[in-house]
This record gives sequence, structure tokens and C-alpha cells, in this order.
Amino acid sequence: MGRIPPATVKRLCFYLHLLERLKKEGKEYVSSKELAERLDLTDTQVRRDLVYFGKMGKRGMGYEIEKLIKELRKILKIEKPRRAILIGAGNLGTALLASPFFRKRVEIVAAFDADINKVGRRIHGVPVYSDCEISRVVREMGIKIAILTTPPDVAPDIAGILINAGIQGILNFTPASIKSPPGVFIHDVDLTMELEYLSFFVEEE
Amino acid sequence: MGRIPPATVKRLCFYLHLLERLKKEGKEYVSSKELAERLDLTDTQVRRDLVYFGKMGKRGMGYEIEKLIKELRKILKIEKPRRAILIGAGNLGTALLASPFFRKRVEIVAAFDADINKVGRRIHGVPVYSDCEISRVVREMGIKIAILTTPPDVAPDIAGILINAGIQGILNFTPASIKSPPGVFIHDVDLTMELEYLSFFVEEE
DNA sequence: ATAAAATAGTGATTTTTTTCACAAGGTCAA
DNA sequence: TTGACCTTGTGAAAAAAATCACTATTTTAT
Repeated sequence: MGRIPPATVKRLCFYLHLLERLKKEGKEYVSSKELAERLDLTDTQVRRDLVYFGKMGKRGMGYEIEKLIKELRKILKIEKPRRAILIGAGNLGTALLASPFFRKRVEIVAAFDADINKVGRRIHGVPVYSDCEISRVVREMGIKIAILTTPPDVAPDIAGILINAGIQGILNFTPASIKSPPGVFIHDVDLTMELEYLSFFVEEE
Repeated sequence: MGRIPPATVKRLCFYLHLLERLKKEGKEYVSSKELAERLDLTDTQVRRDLVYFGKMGKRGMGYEIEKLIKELRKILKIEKPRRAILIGAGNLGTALLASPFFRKRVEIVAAFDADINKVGRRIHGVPVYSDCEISRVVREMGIKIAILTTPPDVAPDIAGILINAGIQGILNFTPASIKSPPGVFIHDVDLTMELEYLSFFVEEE
């Protein structure tokens, strides 16, 4: 499998979620045309994206939903929910822990917080450790993915600890920018930025 | 100002946030080279993005940070924080209301929830109304932007109400897909999807 | 005042991504 | 079995985005 454009990877996630909905609705096959319509893409683009990973469709029929879901989960490396840790059990962190959708798709094995009142407790079933235990837990459990929801001022330091301990992917919800050394992938999600992006397309009052 | 590529709009948000950090650090000018390095882009790309909106730099000097921030805020239509409503005062909704960063950048004038125990109260200073008042409030206040953090099963119905009442942009945090009629811009943010995207780039354990 | 260094802006080019157009299979009803 | 109908997969073309290479300014050090 050659180099996959990031835009395609993003779309794979969309396909996967839509396919899971379609499966729940009891459908067995779906065409690139229908996928495209529901996701505001073109059918050619859907087929191009999918053909990166081999010929997965049946001419005349479309794509077998069950099979394609399996395939996409394999490609995205989420056949089993991936194990991850959460750093920062504040409002957003707690909201993620509380979300059944989120919890269904990722196995959060531990949370960390600087607040000693939270340490030792469980939040929505997830044990909370002290920040100083991050390194040990990451190493002992071989965790590769961290979700960062700390205050922004401590984020770079925490990121340093994470990377040092062997974390390879950070989902960064803080507005702080994290420098990524080679081999570590940082994916920034800035919720205010999403709003500002939207704002551009909406007339002023 | 011609048609701006969405990818450029996305990057404008990045520029703006970085510039605000640089301003806080006391800098007055910044070069396309430095912006590029800090955001993992090329300097040419930064200049191309900015030149869509006129010649904003000074040769030999770079870009005047203060001026460029003003300009970007104008372009993104956020000279004043935009007014928006929040639908669904659950975990994520409450986390957004609690975030000082988020609150600084958008004026959330009202929240709505189906739970009558929440209605009439205030959450982090924002009054909570019943879902059935959405239409009235949107019209009376001329709100254009809504943030959707309801359970996914009610999301399409709520979206219908919003669009009917004249909302023009929806920031959709639910995994439900909302069909956008012409003139209404839907921006989906699916936090689980962000994690799955990251997963693709991180080796399995 | 001058030369060297820095930096924005841009035409031309290259690369990447998307779309078009259609052949090659496959389905399905009669 | 036949023929009409779908739908995938794909070479070629088009469009979009990014980069290169260079020019035009401006600053700064001497």
C-alpha cells in the first residue's frame, strides 16, 4: 500500500462511520454513488479512495458493507479499539470520558491529573493517576496514543514527558502548539478554530 | 476578494492563533519564514495565503503582527466575538461553556436543553432555555450560528428547527449527519473521528 | 552612501488531487 | 439465455494547490 493522501484518510473515517450507520439500518450493499451523495462527494472520488486499498467492490452491486467496514477498520488500525491515555481530567477530558460514543471507539486505560483530589478516584470508570506517574504507566502498558486536554500552559511540558516515554501519537485539544519530533504524530484539534472556520462562511448579522 | 480555498481558510485560523501568541510574547513583526516554520508549512504558502487579501507585508521586515491580526479577524468575521447559541447542555456542551478560551472567542447568548431540570438555570453564566424556545430566541435575537451538542438521535430534528428559524451555520459535534440546504453551512466535528485519523499514523502495539 | 542581508510578492512550473469518460464486469427480469 | 441496466475500476484530462526561481523593496551594518 503506497502513500495515502491525508485527505483520503480523513474521508475513510467518514466512510466508516456512515457504513456503520447503514449496517445498523440493515443494508448489505452500498454503491459509491450513494456514499458520495450522503457525504457530499463525487462517486469517482469514493471509488478512487477505496481502490488505494485494493478492489473492494462488486460491479453491478456496490460495496459489501460488512466487509468494507472490516477493511476500513484494519486500514485505520482500529480492528480493536486502541488503547490510549487521557491527560487532564478537566471539563473537556471528563466530557470525553462520559461520552459513550467516544468510549466505544477507544479504550481509555488511564487518566492523569495534577489535582490530588482527583487522583486515586475513578471518573466514569477510568482510574485517575497523578501526572508524575505518566511516564511509568506509558512504559509499563506500552501505550502509543495520548489525548491531551490539560491547560495550555502545561501542555508542552506534558507533551515532552509523553514523547520521552514513547508515545507516538498525541491528540492535542489544547491551544498550545506541540513540536513533533520525527516518529511522533501530533494531531491538533482546536474547537475555537472550528468555530472561527465556520464563521468565515456565515454572513454577519 | 475572489474565491478562497477552504484549505486557506483553515490555515488563516492557524495564523491568527499563532499571531496572538506572538503578540503576547511582545513581538511586533513576523516573517512568512517564521510563521511557516512554526506551523509546518512553507514560507511561499504562507505568503500566497495572505496575498489573497491584499499585500499585507513589508519587504525586508515581514508582517506587522497587530495589523495582520486585525485583518484576519475581519476576514474571518470575528472582529467582535460572534453570537451563537448552544443546543444540548450535556457533558460536551457544558465543557464548552466552562472553557475560558472558547468563551473568549464566541459569545454564547443562550443554551437549550430538553431536560426541564436544567431549564431556567444558568450554566457558567449562560441561561438555559427549553428546546421548544429555540425558534423564538433565534428569530428574536437574529442568531446566525448554532453549536450542536445534543444526543445524535435528536440532532436532525433540532437541525431542522434551527435551519427553519434562520440559522446559517451549524457546528455539529454530534455523529449524526445533517443535510445542508443551500445557504446553510454545516461544519462537522467528530471527536472520535479525529482519534481514528490519528490512529492511522501510529503503529499498532 | 553603499553594500549586504532580509523579506514580500509573483509568473512559471511542478505536483497533487479531482473529475471525466468509458470499458469491463456483474445483476436481474422476462 | 438475452438484453437492459447498474456499478466498479481506470487511463486520460482537467483543475487545484504547492513549490520554485526570481524580482522588487526595505532594512541594517559599515
